[in-house]
Amino acid sequence: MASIKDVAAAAGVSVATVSRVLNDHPSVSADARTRVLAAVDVLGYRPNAVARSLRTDQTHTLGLVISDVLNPYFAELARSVEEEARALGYSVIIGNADERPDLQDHHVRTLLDRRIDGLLVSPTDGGSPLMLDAARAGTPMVFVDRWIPGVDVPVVRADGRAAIRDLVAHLYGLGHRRLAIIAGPAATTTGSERVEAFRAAMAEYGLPLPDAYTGQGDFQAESGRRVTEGFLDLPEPPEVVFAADNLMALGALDAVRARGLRVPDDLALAAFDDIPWFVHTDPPVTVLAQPTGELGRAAVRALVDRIEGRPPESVTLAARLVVRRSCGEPALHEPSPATNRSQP
Amino acid sequence: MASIKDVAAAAGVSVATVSRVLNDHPSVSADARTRVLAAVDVLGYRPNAVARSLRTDQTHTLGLVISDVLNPYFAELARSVEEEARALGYSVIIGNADERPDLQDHHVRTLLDRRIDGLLVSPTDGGSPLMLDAARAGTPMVFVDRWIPGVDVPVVRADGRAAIRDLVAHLYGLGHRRLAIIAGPAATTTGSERVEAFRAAMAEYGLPLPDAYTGQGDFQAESGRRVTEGFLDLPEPPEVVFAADNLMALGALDAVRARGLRVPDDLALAAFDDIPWFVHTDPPVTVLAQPTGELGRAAVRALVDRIEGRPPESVTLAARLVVRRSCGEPALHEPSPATNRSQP
DNA sequence: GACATGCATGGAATCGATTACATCGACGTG
DNA sequence: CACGTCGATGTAATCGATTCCATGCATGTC
Repeated sequence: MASIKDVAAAAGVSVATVSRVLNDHPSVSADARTRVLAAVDVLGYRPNAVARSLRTDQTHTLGLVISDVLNPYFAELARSVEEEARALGYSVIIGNADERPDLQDHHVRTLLDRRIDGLLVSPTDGGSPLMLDAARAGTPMVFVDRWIPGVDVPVVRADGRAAIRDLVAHLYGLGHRRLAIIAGPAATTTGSERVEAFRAAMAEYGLPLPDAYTGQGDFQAESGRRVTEGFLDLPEPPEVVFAADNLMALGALDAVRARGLRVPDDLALAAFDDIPWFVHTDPPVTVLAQPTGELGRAAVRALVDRIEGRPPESVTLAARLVVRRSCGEPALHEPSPATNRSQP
Repeated sequence: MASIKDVAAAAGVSVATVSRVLNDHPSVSADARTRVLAAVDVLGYRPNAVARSLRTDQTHTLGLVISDVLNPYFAELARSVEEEARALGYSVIIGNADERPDLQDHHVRTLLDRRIDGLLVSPTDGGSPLMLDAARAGTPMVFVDRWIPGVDVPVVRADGRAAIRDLVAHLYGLGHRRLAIIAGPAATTTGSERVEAFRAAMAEYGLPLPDAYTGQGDFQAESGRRVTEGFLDLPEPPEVVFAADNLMALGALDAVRARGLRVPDDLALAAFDDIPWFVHTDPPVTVLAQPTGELGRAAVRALVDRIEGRPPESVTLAARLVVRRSCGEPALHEPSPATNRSQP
């Protein structure tokens, strides 16, 4: 592969001049510029990003460590992140943690070794020493979706509290009183927060959330299945299950179907995260939708601000309730922006 | 960030010795090794992968350019690729082309600039000059899922012909005679091959595939919707629609639902690619499932063989028919490995 | 005891870029 | 006409690693 030396030789100039042409340095004669560009063209020369990065100490690359690519929510997040980063002149390297702290660490380490300019993380756990050290050492970092409390890193996320209150109001309005939740890992903020918000909203209606009705999942479909089976085995099963992410909702759907039961007649279902498939499930699933694309874009902007020396901003956007048919009330048709909040 | 020089100074040795310790070179005294490792530990030193790559001309990184991350099929492919690559000591940088040739080129260019060791591509088109040049110039490359005919690059893919024959047999057995297809872009092999195989299989049953029954899609949901609407507007609409990928099937489902019609009563549906959601759509969708994970792993193995100087092998795996309820015959329960092939 | 052998180690070149500094010629000004 | 200024260019240092080569020392052999 041709190097800058080959170009210099072909154009009859020094490597410095070639570099100047390539970086639009002003003081290069028109003649030299022409000859260099011609040589670049003839040789099919492309600058070696590795060498350039070593010298400039910038890679123009962001790392993105997500919890699970197979989760359509994170796939969409990844897509929007890459899109915005590209618009700002950065590339993105994605690390998929599969909800495993060890894999998350592996990717963080690899990304740091590559000297990425900044890191976008959706932590799968309370924070490994590695990540905390990196943050403390000054690696530009932004948390997205999930975060780690007590760490001085900007957070870009959706606040589900209001939407969860809307959901509980909706369920209460439909006559449901026994509500259960399939929670995510307690170590994740989205895992614990959603339970808390759910419990608080239920309290507003004088409803308890017994331990038997809070199942522990791990954001994967299998755990949704397992927890739902547990619910169905109870002497008095819940009337509604709220899954804290879309994959656990899928698992819940599996469990209900496997018993020959029906949603919502035997068990109603609602989920966090909206994805295109939920419109076509049997029945269509009532969800709390996050502004996923906007989340990804805002996270990239915050991170690039930080990298380029501007003060980064934490951003919190609102999730919103999208009523479909899985909780009992038939929605007339899509889209249904039903978000009527009624206090008790 | 500490460099190898800092480690050398802290350990009281030269950088050469530090490098030897780090690379398990045999001739290093136990004493020196201990001191170096201690210094590494104290300083929290991590080798700079950028510098290492520049010197060794290896990045231990593979590029993967896929057509669309939002497509669960490709998300799963990406995941299995990363998994196998990690097992073999490589990292993966994913480029998402969103089915756009210009984006594909952007990512190929960026990956080559980074001097990745090899490239895994699922081309969105007939092949840009950039990619063809790279292949000709000797960049280790392997095509996965889709490929470009006439280019000397190993291909790892699923052969859908047999499964498509099974599908047509299944449809014929259910009494369907008017079969339509939503094809992918003709520039992609998976786009054109699936149509050809479908046409050929129908011919075995003496069924024609009129132009009016071959819709042109682009592997995105919206095109599936548009084409399906066209089918439904025909004086004599088809009885079955076969979508060449899962997203177009989703679009078809949308179109049917929007008209207040039902699958399979008003229009039966089958799709290429199996994804977990298809079990829970209304109705569950009959599909041709690819061994996606195995595809990704085989592609990585072929590419790494090529990179490390072993002869790479093209691999073709079989897709298989998974019968569910979207074509009319109720499957008893999952899993249903119904693959009975009956010749006419 | 002289010399070959081999291990441990350090010095320095190298990868491919960027960039500070030096140089040189042309030009404008007093 | 002498000198300062400025634009264009080249030389060389530098980034952080790897690795060739030379050196020094200990050991073994005759």
